[in-house]
Amino acid sequence: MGKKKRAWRSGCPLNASVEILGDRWSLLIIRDMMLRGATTFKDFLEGFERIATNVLADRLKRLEQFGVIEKRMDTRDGRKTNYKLTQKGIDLAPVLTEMVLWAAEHEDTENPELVAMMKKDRKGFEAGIREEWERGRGKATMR
Amino acid sequence: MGKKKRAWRSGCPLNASVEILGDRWSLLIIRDMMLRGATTFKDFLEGFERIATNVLADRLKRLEQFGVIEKRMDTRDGRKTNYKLTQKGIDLAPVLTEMVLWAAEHEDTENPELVAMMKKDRKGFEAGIREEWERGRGKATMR
DNA sequence: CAGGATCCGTTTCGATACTG
DNA sequence: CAGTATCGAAACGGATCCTG
Repeated sequence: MGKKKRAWRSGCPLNASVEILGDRWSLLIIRDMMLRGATTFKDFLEGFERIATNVLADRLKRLEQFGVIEKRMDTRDGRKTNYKLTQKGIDLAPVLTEMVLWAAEHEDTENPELVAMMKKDRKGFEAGIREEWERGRGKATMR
Repeated sequence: MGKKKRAWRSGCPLNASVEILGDRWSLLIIRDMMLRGATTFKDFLEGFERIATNVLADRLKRLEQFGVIEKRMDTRDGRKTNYKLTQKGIDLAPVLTEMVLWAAEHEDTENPELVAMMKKDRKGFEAGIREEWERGRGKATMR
């Protein structure tokens, strides 16, 4: 079938971001990796209010294709797969921070501790995420 | 606990942002208002690669309901309606900037002048947007 | 003509059942 | 555990039509 690709990426660089992140789940997946250290399919399923398994599988595949995350088989347990943020993925931390701060300013939101931490020491907060990521396997629950 | 069908807004404040902005068009509409001074239905139609009119109408309605934009009738020309960013809307400028910079860093993007300007003087860039917006408040058209 | 609303075929989503 | 398969529901895109 003729798959006519739309010219999403033309014009402003924002288009690329929207193409990659412009849906209901992608950013939430990335958030769960950054803040909760989610790495497995099951982690994500439990983290959300029921994302459908097929949609999750599709989003993970997409994010991998875009180079935002990478997939690795667990060397010990073949049943487990580990999803990890790439450099490109971890670089989304500032985007996430801005979105959270915006929502906190203008919407009724939960988790005021997280927001307070971001506001108080934003750079430190982002540095912490990056550090955690560099340690690789860290499963710290920052939430 | 009474679990709603989709508790989008529970948990991290990011959920609210994703609910409001997590689709293919909303952020692009906001970008066109910020960067191009788009205010009319027609402006948006021309700005994109053919967004369907029903989808555009729906997104404008949604954004208005969320308080991100507001709709006003043109006092001079009754045929025209003007869409303007609210304070809440203009406060999205940092989110936009981060997304553009992220894409510029990791994707092939166009409009390097814009990116360069953002990088060089980010705060100034955002201040310029805000200033433009304040000048446009109350006026019928911005350009 | 500007700003939509309506109809309609196509695509994607969401929920659940099922499988390696 | 980590996904597919399936199917009805919702959203999308395009064209057209309507209204002031």
